[in-house]
Amino acid sequence: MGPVTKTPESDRVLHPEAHPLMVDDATRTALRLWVILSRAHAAVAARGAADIARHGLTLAEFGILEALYHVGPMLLGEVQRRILVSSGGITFLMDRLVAKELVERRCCNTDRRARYAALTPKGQALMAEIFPGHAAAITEAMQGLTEEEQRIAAELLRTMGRTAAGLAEDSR
Amino acid sequence: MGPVTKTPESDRVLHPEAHPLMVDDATRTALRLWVILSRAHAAVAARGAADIARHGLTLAEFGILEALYHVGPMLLGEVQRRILVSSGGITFLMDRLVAKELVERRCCNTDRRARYAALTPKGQALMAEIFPGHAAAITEAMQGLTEEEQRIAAELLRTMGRTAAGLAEDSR
DNA sequence: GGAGAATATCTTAGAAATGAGATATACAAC
DNA sequence: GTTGTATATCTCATTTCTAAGATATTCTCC
Repeated sequence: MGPVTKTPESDRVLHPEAHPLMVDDATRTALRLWVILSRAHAAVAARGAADIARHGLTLAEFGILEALYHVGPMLLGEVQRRILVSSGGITFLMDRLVAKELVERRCCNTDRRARYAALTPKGQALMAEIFPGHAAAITEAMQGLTEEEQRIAAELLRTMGRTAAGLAEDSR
Repeated sequence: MGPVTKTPESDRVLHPEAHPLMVDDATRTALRLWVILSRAHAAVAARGAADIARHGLTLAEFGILEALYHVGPMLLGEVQRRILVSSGGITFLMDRLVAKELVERRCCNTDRRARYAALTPKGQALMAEIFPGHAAAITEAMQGLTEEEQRIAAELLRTMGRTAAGLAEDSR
């Protein structure tokens, strides 16, 4: 037989677009979902942040205000877990909201290490003013899906989130 | 008729848990999906970041490496739009990857303003080593859903993301 | 009731990212 | 060609956030 012109290794390196095709189907599906999930989240977050920025707030600050608005006074640790920031982050954000006179710290009678975060009257008034508009902005961003599709998506994502969060716990 | 004891305004303010029930059904569904989407994203991102941190990389750095690994050399602007960072951010991240000798900048012959980002051999080797493990970690994080459910979720989120991104464009 | 482990928040240094503007180049219309 | 506008990247000041450790308090178990 004559000499065989074999595809050199370097060719595979130079055409790595082919790479995703080399992983199995389950992995390809999962990675695709991860990319799409990231983009969808970023798009809605950008829309929400733009809305909130008009009132001089960041999404994280708004997250605290919203939690206090809907649940009432909460321990700082509870707020921290709810909006997913570090312990230093919650202190930083609280300091700023206190400086803006939207939130106040209250001491906890049963545990002197702990503190409550609570809306001031000014914070209450601000949320009453801007929450409906923000809710409308988020709702508008979701209008690509019907209400039924939104419920299906929520159910699937809730399951996914729980599984992923559980795995993260294990590795602690 | 006898006197009517009307619920005072202050009561509504003091029991704001009731507030979400005051918005219409479509808004409640959308807000619920937004919260669940955020948590699912955060959980998977945390899992991915933990995996990547073992190799001394951040998710954003890995995003650049992955793009170059799969697509080949790209203009910085393309990379920037793909991984969703600011123009300053892409310069910052590239500088660091260049310092680690994983990526290099190449000039563009047809446009002297532009530059390509490309993996170095060291970067290629690193990605070949760590990408499969990372893909497995993401896939594992998604295992709460069957492959079919993942496809359904991806389809829904793709539609949602497009709509939300389109709205963001409009307000530019 | 005392020692040690656990917990809640705060402090600090610095990492990560943004946004406005600077610079250089390209393109379009005249 | 020249002028004006758009584009690609970079610079720099600032904002946002984290991680590690400090401090104060509580809980557990003997």
